[in-house]
Amino acid sequence: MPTSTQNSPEAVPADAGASAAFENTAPAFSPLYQQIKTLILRSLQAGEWKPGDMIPSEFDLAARFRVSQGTVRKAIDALATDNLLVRRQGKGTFVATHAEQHIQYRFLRLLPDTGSLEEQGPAERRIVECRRLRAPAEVARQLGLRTGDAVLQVKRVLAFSGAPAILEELWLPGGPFKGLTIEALSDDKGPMYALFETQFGVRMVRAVEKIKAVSADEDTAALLGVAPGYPLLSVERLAFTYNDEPMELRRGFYRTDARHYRNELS
Amino acid sequence: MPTSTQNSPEAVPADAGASAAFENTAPAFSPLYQQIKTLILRSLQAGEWKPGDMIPSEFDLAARFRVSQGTVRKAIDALATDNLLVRRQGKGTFVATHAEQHIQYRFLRLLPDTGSLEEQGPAERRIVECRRLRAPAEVARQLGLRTGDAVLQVKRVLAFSGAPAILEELWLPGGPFKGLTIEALSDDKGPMYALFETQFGVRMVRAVEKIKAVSADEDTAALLGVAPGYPLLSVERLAFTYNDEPMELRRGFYRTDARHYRNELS
DNA sequence: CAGTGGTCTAGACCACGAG
DNA sequence: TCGTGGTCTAGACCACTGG
Repeated sequence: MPTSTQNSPEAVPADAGASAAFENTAPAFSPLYQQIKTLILRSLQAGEWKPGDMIPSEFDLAARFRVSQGTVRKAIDALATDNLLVRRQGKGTFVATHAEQHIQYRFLRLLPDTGSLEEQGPAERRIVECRRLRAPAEVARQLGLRTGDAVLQVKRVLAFSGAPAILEELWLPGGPFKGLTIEALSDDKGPMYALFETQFGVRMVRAVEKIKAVSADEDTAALLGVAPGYPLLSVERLAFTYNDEPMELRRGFYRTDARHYRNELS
Repeated sequence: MPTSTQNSPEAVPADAGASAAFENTAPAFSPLYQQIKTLILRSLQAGEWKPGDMIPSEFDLAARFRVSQGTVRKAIDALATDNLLVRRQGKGTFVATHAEQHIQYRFLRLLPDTGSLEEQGPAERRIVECRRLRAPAEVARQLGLRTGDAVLQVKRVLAFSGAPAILEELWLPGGPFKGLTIEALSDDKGPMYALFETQFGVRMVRAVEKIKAVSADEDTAALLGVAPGYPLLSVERLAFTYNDEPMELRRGFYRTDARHYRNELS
């Protein structure tokens, strides 16, 4: 039945026997592997497998979805290029995670002008502020909330070898991040996104950044150790979980005297 | 024989009969589809098929390389995700091109803050300068030339609806671009990379950008219609042809008052 | 050694585009 | 109607990892 030509989207049963009613009007054709991809995605969202876990083998999934191994493979391939899964030959396929993934700061594109990331050493983090407040209109709009909904605001400075490099301000929806405290943030080692995963079950999947050049205002200048008016990179990031649900709005000011934002185009 | 397990890299004959000496030491294993990908890439570099051309069908290539259609397919898939080929169902597979590709400015990430690209209208281009000179050390280094080698320098301003937005300065290696004149550049409609393709057979394949925030100096400020000291995005782009050969160094200053540099992370 | 992902094949059939 | 790319299958074998 999966062999059927009349594939209506989402017609593949996850587990049960075979009997998907034929749609006589099937304008939207969706390939099987796409449907399988969606089903796997659902399991990921539902938390059936947690970040870092190994998912069932291709053959197991093929049996479960009643399709061939090759079809499951195409679905997993797609999820792997989306960075949701990671394949490891000889071991298995794993749910991607921000933790234990040696590349710290997966979304940070700021690199030292000279020298490597390693010799730069780890970032020193200082939380400047962390409070609960009602979402301003613009923040609410971008996070898909209503104006006045509860949000968390976090402000912090990142420094390398004692030299401040980034000042950033985050807004997080109050619901999913209920219970996040300044202590948890301060005590934490490792990427913030890793903490979001382990403590709140929120996994960031992709993000969009809008970059501008701005002049430092007085407060920002003071925190970054530059003169007011100093040119800074303004990086506004909206990060999404599964299903393109916005989960974090972040506005960063980057010093770019000894560092640059690197981007690859193709 | 392509079925052989003892695949030594590059061992697949393009056309001739079968007789690849078995390497008894074969530490580097390269899958067949990778080798096919390399062979297709060579044909692209050699100009066997020009930008915009349709390449032979998957079955034809499979016959030519003595492998199955599925293997050719994987090779083409890889080249397509690298943006070197474009598949069009029902028509064929084509060599990617910067021309006739409705997205003008494939590498330009500057978008209007409000409204769409369409309502912004086409960019107005004004060549400020175009001259031949000896490469400064830094330019030579990045382009893989020797200091003092001939390079072309072009300086131009891009404006939208009469408002200047970008000032950029380009360096091109003198050899491949012999004969490029200010007239050709000024007369040209369409993306500069399209002109490079059609007139010089140089196709840009990927690029790396380094972005910083800077203050406008007097000259730059005047050309962009802002006050000196105004914060600008400095975008340094190194663009590559096939084989990761650097072919263009470009330094742009972007006004970001009504526009932003957009980047997608995943 | 067994179990996992990775490669390759051969063949069937579908969707799309153009004559 | 034909030729192209797109999907799906079934099965064989290889490469890597770990017990």
